[in-house]
Amino acid sequence: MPELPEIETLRRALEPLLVGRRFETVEIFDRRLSAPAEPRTLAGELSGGRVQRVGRRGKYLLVEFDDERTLLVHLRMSGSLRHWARAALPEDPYRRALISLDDGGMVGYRDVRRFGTWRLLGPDELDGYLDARLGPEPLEASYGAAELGVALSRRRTPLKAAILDQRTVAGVGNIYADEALWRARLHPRREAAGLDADELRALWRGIRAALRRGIACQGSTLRDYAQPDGQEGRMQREFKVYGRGGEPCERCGTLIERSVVAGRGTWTCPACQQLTPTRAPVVAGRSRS
DNA sequence: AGGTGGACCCGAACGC
DNA sequence: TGCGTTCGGGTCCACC
Repeated sequence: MPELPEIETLRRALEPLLVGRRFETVEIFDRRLSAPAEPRTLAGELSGGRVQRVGRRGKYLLVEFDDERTLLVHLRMSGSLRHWARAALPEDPYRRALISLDDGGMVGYRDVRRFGTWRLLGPDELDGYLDARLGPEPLEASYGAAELGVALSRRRTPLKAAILDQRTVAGVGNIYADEALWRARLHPRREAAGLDADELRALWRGIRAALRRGIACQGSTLRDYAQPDGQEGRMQREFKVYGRGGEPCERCGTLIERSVVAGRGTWTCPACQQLTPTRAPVVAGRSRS
């Protein structure tokens, strides 16, 4: 499940491989990938383009060409990109596209479930397309808890559903939502607009910490995601709750539980993340300020 | 209008 | 063992 950390890892790896390179030929084998454009049309439009920059916005990888057009690649669930320096690429029944570069390198796009999308936009279309779908970048230095608070205000949906909404904050998916909520000690079913200032700040910190950790580990490999050289991420070893049902919470030892929130598998520590927090025990002789 | 649930897809995991 | 069924995940879209 590629989310922001996986896409950012991919971006960093592809940048030195693609910047300055020209797409010599492009083949697209799956019409779903290019839709609504025809595979042949998109492939033709991409052929000959020279890459100026490799960017990222939320879970979109942005390949910017020197004529200002941008290819938006969304891996959805099972997409991945591989690079080979020499054209000795292995057979792959799930390869959906293939790019040959002007230095002899090849880039293959693989997607078992065929949810991924490639879309080529002009400079006049790009910002509108992204801004209609995505909220702020959570790792930007300018991103603060107040901005998160505005996005959550007046929303009566469960907190986790709000975080998964890409317009609330860009790039957080099911894995990092659970990790962020555990870090913030917040129950995923809390009403999104119902957080106090301390809780909001904890959530803001939790989201950023979980994403940063993911990037530091070069993402998480569960089934399909891998880096362009085929190397797997390491973040899955560091999950605090995701997929860890029945294992002890590292903070308190309580067993992690699985439930369904917003239609998604959801893992929480039932002690650390309570829907109606029990009052902190009063210590005899003094009260908390 | 915001929230919810189904559709898309297909391998893996599960149940009998 | 082998078969059929269910599940999951991000996003869009129809529906309430």
